Amino acid sequence: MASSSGNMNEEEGASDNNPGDLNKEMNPSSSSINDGNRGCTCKKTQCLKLYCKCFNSGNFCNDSCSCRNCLNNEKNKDRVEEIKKNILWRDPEAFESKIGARNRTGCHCYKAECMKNHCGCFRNRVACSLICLCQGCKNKYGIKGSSSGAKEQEPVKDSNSGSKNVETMDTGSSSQSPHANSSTQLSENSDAGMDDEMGNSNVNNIPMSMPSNQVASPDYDFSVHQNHVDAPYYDLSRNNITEEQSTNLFGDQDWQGQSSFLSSPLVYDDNVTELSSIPRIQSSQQYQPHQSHGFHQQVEASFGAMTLQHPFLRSSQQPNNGDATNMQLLLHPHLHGHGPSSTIADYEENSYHS
DNA sequence: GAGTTTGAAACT
DNA sequence: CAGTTTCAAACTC
Repeated sequence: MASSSGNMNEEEGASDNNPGDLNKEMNPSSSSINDGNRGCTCKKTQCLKLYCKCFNSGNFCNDSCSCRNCLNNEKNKDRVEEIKKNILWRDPEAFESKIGARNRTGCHCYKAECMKNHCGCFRNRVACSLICLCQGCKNKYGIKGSSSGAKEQEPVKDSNSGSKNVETMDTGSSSQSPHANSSTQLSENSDAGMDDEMGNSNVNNIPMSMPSNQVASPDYDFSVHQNHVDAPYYDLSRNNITEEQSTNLFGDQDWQGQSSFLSSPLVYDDNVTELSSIPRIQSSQQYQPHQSHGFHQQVEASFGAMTLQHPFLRSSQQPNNGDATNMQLLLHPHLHGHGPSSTIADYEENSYHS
């Protein structure tokens, strides 16, 4: 992008790049989490920090951005990648999409009552959970600490997505919405999520009747927090995951063993209105294990020993140009054991299957 | 469009 | 790691 300063080593700030000059076509959907197609408006960070919604979401800035001195563009790709790498080193989940999954750390709202878009949970239309530190939570998608989860599932009005609204993820299967279903099941078992004496996580409480093409959101720590079961399920079909893949990755064994989840970064993305814009699984990639904070620790805490016996399927949103083939799935190694990294191939070769 | 509010990211 | 500062999005007027 940045037309002007072609040299990414140029001192940032020196340039007066207009992101719009670059990447206009690069990534038509490089919008933020949910604000339609508006780009970022960064002024000080050169769009190289997570403050920048484009950068944050793994996209280059584009024509719709009104940022200044932007370096988050194709032209500075190497630099962007380097910075990303650094950020990922600090926090491997940093670029994990916040779409379709609440912020990893939950929200911390103390004024907006989780009823405004300031709230990451509200913005992403998910219930607040016990990991949220919000005060006076009134999140209409579900307040934290609520045993019944979402207060109400009133249709989300979304001017952008229309019928592609996330609500379509719902099983729709009559009264058997995943929400109600899981909620019911777990509420009947107050020990949900607690490891039993065998060290097995009590995740079998996951409703096994859930549609085969759906999988619970990984960021929902339903094994610990009952209200999390109100999380919508990911709809694998929306990610072009074949049934076969789905079976491989999320077969019954996994459901019961609780090893793998799919983290879909786009499932709640209002901007995704066409299948073609949904990334496909293309390849696997090694990923450096980490010990830092983040989801893995939650998972470890949630599923205890079981988690450690299996790889963990994650996804990583790559900068893309609208081409739906850039998605890569990462099989994260669990925190301990099984070597440094895993790939989908490893997984499919069955190394981790039961 | 300017100014304010808000909460997350970054920093100390 | 808790507290503070910085930042940009969301919001209000």
